[in-house]
Amino acid sequence: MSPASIEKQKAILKAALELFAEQGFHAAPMAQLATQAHVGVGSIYRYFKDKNELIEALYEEVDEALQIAIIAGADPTLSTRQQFLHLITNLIYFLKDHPHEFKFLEQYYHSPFGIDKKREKLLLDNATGRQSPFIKIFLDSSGKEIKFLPLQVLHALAFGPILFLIRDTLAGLVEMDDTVIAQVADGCWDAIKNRAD
Amino acid sequence: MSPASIEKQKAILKAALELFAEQGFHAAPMAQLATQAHVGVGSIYRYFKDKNELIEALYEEVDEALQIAIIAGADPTLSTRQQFLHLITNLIYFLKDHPHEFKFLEQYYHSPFGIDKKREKLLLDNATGRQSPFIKIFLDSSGKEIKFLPLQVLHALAFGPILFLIRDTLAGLVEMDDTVIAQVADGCWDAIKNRAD
DNA sequence: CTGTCCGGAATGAACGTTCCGTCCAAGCTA
DNA sequence: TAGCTTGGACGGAACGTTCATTCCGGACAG
Repeated sequence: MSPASIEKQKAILKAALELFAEQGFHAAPMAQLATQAHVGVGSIYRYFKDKNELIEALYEEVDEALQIAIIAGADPTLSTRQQFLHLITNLIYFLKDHPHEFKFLEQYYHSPFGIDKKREKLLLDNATGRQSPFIKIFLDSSGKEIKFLPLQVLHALAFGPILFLIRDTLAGLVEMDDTVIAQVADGCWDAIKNRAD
Repeated sequence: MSPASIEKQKAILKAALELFAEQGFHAAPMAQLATQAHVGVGSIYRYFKDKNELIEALYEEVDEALQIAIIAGADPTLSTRQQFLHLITNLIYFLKDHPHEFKFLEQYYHSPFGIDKKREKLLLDNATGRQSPFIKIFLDSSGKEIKFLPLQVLHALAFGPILFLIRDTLAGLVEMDDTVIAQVADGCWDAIKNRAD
C-alpha cells in the first residue's frame, strides 16, 4: 500500500469518527463521509468492505488509543487507592478531551456488535493473562483494600458514574473542571473501597 | 374517543415499546409495528402525527410508570440513608423487571429529543416545587449526611452504576440477584455519603 | 500504450408517509 | 320497523425520498 493510500485511509477514518460521533451511525451517509474525507464514495469501498467493517476498524483504532491513554504514567509501587485514582483520572480526562471518541464508543457498545465485543473482551481477559489494568487491580485487591464483590459490580461502581457525568458534560448540562473530576474519582473509590480502611 | 379506539391506541403503544426496545427506533419499521399491533399502517397515523410523536407519547407513558414505581412505599420519617436506599432499590427493581422500558428510555435519552427533555426536566425541577424525590434528598442533605457536591455529580454517583449494571444484566453478562442489588445500592450510598458518618 | 486506481452517476432496496376505496354503525325517513 | 344515507374509521397499496453499494468511464503513472 502506497503512502498516499495510507493517508487516504486515515482521512476516511478521521471523517468517519467525526460524522459518526456527531450524527450517529444511521444518520451519517456514506456520501457525506466521502465529501468530508475529500474522497469519492467508491473509494471508501476500496479500503473497507462495507459500512460495518469501517465501523469495526474505527473501533479498533479508537480502543487502542484509549487503552494507551489509561495506563499512561502508571506506577505499580503506589498504593491500590492511588493506582486506582490515577487510572480513573486518566480515563476521565481522555474521554472528556476526546468527545468524538467517547460518543463513538458509546454508540458502538450500545449497538449489536458492541455487546459481542464486550463479552469477547471479558472472556479474553479471563482466558489470557492480558488483563485490563482495572481488572488487575480489582482482582488483586478484592477482599482487601477493595470490597469483595463480583467483578461486574466493581466495574459498574467505578465506571458508571464517569460515563454518566461525561454524557451530561458533552450535552452541556454540567461543567467538568479539575475539582469536579477529582470529586468524582474520589466518589468512585469510596464506592468500591472496603469501609475498614 | 370510543372504547375500541382506546384499545387500539394502547395496542399501538404496546407494540411500539416492544419493537423499539428490541430493535431500536431506526430498525423498527412502521409496517412491522402495524402488524404487531394488529392494525393497518394507516391507522397508526390517526393516533399519532408521525413516528416522532409516537415516540414522545410513549416516553410520557413510560416515564410516568417509572416515577410511580420509584416513590412506592417512601417514608419521610426514615433516615436519609434509608430513604435513599429505598428509592434506589425501587429504581433498580423496576428497571431490571421492565427491560423493554429500560431499553426504550436509554435510547430516548441518547437521542436528540432526549437531551432536550433532560434539560427541560432540570429547569422545571429548579423552577417549580415539583422535584424528583432524589433531588429532594440531595438538596436537603448535601453538606450533611451527603457530600457537598454539585447536583449533577451526585446524580452521576448514584445512578451511573445502576444504569451500567442493568445494561450488562440485560446483555446477559451478569446475573442480578437480591444480594447484588443490595451491594450496588450500598455502593452508591458509600459514593455520596459524607465520610464523617 | 496499458494497467491501476479513482470518483461519482446509477441501481435497487427499504423506509416513512399519504391517499383512496371499503366497511360499518348510527341516524334519518317513511 | 325496515330500508336508505352518510360520515368517519380503517387497511394497505402506492409514492417519493434516502441510503448503501456497485459499476463504469476516465485519469494518471509506468
